[in-house]
Amino acid sequence: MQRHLITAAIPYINGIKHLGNLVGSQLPADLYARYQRARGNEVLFLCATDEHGTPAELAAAKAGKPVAEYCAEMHTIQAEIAKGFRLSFDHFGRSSSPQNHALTQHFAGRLADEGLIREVVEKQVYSNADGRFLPDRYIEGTCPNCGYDKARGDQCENCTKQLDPTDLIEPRSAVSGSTDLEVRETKHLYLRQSALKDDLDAWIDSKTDWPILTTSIAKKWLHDGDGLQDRGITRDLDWGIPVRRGDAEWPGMEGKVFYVWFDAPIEYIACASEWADAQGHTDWERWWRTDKGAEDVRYTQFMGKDNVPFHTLSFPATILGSAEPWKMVDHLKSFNYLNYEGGQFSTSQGRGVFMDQALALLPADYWRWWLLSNCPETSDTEFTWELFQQGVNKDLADVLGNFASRVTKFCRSKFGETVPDGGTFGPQEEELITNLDTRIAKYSEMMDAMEVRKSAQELRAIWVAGNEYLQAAAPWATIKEDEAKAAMQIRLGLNLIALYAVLSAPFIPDAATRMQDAMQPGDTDWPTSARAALTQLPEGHAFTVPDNLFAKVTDDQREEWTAQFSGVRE
RNA sequence: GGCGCGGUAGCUCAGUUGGUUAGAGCGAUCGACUCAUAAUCGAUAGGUCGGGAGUUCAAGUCUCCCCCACGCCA
Repeated sequence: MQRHLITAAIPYINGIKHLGNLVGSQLPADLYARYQRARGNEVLFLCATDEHGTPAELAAAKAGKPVAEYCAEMHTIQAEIAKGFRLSFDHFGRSSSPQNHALTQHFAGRLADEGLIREVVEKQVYSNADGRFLPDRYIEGTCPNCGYDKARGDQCENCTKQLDPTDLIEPRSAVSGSTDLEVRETKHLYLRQSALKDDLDAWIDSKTDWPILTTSIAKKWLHDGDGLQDRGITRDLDWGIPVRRGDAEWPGMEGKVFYVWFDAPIEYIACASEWADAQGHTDWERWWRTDKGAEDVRYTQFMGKDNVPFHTLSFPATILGSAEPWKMVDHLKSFNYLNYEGGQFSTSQGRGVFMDQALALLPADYWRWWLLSNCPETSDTEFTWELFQQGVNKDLADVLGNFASRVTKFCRSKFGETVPDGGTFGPQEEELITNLDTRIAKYSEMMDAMEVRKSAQELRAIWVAGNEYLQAAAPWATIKEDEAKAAMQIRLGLNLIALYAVLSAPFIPDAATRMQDAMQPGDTDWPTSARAALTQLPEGHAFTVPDNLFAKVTDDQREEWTAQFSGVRE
């Protein structure tokens, strides 16, 4: 039995994510987790909310709530939506957890002990009215280059010129609009990533099976310009993990917190600790410490391409730098972007379909199937309502749903709601078995390789194989000449439904459950032989005719939704 | 501006280290069937693989230039 540690990129707390975010990490991670569990492997599938940082503080302020309260509420909302999409996390944690506080402080202490932390005194803009330091992008003013009056302190959106906050003419706080700003000196900790560059480089080089997208991004950051730069890991904020050196105070760093990018990936580890606590045991290091049982763990991360630098460089730098035997990622599956009706999905602009909205329209399976079977694996891909409608109607309603419907209803009308007996397999059935054995092997191979779209293609082909068989066998014609043969044919059809339930479960778990409820198979293990799978329902076994598994998306719905989601949210 | 990923049938996408007549699904057209959610099954049509030059016996696949779209620039 293999052991799989699987993490999906942790979503930021300040709002509900859109379908592009979902398909880029959580959904394919869930597909893989469900598949590995179905294969009988041990799986720990973790995700969490990323809760620290200025955007969270500002979102809380906008909502008129204390930031801790705001984060707690948003975490609950995101957890509910995750459940709605049937994301089968073993634990959905929080980067603000006590476990992550302790672990983040531990890592910082270790890095300092290894000589990989340096202290830097730098100048930052302080807003007296807001009573806080302002990150560069929260300072607005007039661009000295083009005169645009809403340029941000890091860059002018109008002329794209890189800026320093002190370049701005008439700078003001983007938080309060106050112009009562001053430049203050403040001390911060920097992680000496540059010292780890060669180690990281060698580590990336050893990952020959990673997607090109992943390694090319990592290599670019390692070698571009002056190479990998040291990064600040602390901030002058209230909301975050207090800077401590392990268990000890960090002199001179009082009142400061770790920067969100530093503590967020550590939550992948802390989340396992949270999971163990929630399970009532302490046995989580066997997933994360190679000296404590994680030697045989295979660790896979899922994320969108924008997250690749953090997962290939920043987080590994933290782990390598600690000089402790933490588990490093084995495979990193990254995704491109999903576009929406010719443009981008955008959280900030409220463009596209958000996770809560999607679930209000249709059950999770519709979204899971379409998004996974069209996921942006090798290039950006396009979501349009027309493509969505065509895809789910054809694949789910017509090919799979209708198959279950025609088989069960035909059986009910001719033989009743029990598996009919009589007849034996002939050439057509043998051909189907051979075909299915090949296709199931291919499907499993693609799932093992995390080839999401190709897996979906194979699964669909397996569904189609059932219709092909039925069309050729034509039990509705056979029954007029040879009732026993028709019984055998439809018995095979009923077994196919039970087989489809098992094979389809990673993609469409709810429909799979309904197929199983209808067929009541004794065995729901992953099939090793099509012949065994297609003879498992005993003759005389009772079943029920399920309601249609999938209703079609109508043209009226499509038009309504296209219009409803043409603008921006809120 | 620099860098990165792409530009393959009407649409969405596959095309391994260059090698026989470039593939899939959808959509379209025609046919078969009538058990089923007017579903299914079969067949057909559709591409000078963004443009140009080059390397090679052979290029969607390598090199160079150009055009277009998208992304990143700590």
